[in-house]
Amino acid sequence: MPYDPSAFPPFAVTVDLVVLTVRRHALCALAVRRGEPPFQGRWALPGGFVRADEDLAQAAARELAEETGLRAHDPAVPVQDNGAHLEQLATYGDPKRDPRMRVVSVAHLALAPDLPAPRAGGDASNARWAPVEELLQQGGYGRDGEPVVPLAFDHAQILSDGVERARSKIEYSSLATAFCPPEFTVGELRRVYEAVWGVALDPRNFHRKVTGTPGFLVPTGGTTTRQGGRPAQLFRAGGATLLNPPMLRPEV
Amino acid sequence: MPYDPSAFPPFAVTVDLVVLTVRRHALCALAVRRGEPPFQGRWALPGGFVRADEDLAQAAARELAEETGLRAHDPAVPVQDNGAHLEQLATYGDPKRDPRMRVVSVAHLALAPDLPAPRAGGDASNARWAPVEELLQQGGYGRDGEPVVPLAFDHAQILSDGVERARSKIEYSSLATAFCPPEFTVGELRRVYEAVWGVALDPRNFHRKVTGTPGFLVPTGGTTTRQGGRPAQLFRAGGATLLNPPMLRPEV
DNA sequence: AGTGTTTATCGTCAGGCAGACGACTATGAT
DNA sequence: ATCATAGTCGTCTGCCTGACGATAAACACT
Repeated sequence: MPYDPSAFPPFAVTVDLVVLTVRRHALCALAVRRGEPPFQGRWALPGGFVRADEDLAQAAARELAEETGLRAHDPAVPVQDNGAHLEQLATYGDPKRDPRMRVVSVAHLALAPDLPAPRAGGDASNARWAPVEELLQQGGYGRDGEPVVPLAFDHAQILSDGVERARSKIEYSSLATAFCPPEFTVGELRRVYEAVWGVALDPRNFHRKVTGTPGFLVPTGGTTTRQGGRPAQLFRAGGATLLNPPMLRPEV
Repeated sequence: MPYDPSAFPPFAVTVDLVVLTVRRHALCALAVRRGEPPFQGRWALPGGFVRADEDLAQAAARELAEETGLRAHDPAVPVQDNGAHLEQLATYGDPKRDPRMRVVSVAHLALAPDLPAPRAGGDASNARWAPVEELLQQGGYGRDGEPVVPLAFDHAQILSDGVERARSKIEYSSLATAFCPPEFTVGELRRVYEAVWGVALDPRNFHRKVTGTPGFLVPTGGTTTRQGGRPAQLFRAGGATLLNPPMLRPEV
């Protein structure tokens, strides 16, 4: 196969972001409203073109910063700053996924603590955190009584894949701590698991499990009562990235 | 961000394949020799351009058929034919990964039984199965005394990621059966795990585990003695894709 | 001050699974 | 016949998990 520069079709390459966070006991994703056709006015995942001199991860980190102000947590830097976790998710390249032209989108998954408020070009009405079930639900009516409009393009598929990745990855990695602030309690971490998996977990067994898994959590010495009740010990994420043995997601 | 068709840089999009098989107790990958610059004469992963009207998975399946004659096993078709398992791996888009132009490569992972002989354009000397440690080793000299030449482009990274994916995925899925012929024995399946993980497994515990995992294996009723020793029961892959509980890879 | 509520944390117990390993079976090779 | 090879069935012990009782330390009432 000789390399004739005119022998291959040109593609547009974009990055799309599945940005997940946990708010009010629910797993939420960042959605932005489209300002132009196609799918004008519909909600979509944030994203944009990859620039000529950019790596894919750089492009994703840039888009993440533009949309949320979050700095991406560089996996090469072991320091746990307040940056978000960012990883490549999958690539979507159906010839008809964008009606205008051939676009290949490299989707990325970002996990962030609750804190940041969305900002899309400074216009808050064009960006929001929405529960993923709401964004993924098909047909019917939302909580506000409005009919549910599906996400633009194939973004429902991308979001679904991102959520599934997050759900499975917190089983065997310490990724759930990416949803937490730098210091957090065991109960806060448990509520992350409960929100992402959509289940209730036994606080006693959960406490035993996470504090007994080497490298998962390191106590900071401090305590907090911000959740009410008895003061809870504060922890930071330990160095371990792979949990052994893994957390077990309850069946069915 | 308005959609100006001239506002984005054009990319070439390719698919690269990590085709793995188990031969002679070793995990092997398909490598092809490059006929043109850059990296002329070096070994590389098979791959090629995505065509204008092709989905990414279609392009990968087409390349796989061209290089090996294997039909891809469509995940939508639950029938277990003798096609290979094929899944998307990751996408590589460093601006400098190809010195000629901006190329984004969507790597795919394929798993195949031992049977097929490589064929790259009918020329056997330009395609071979090589043990992955040999392809990934840096510096030094190979078994033939020749100095080790690394794979072209970033293909060592891609191969490494593909091998890691395979190693982890046979833990919690029935993917290891993709390395086996349609009918196989417990011992043959065990040798797959041993080759992919590079460890020795206890035959008795392995037998208990795989035959006790619901949906993993279904007996065909036949037996074989092709491995020597006492005749072994033959099995086909069961319907289960996710193993619960998973196979456990020995530590360290 | 006492009582209730909330959350955190420690303990106990039974069942299940995994690793280590002994024993037996059924074939082919010498 | 004997050996080598590979497959299959059991046993035992330790660890982990799920279910759940009990205690601890805060706050909000009254």
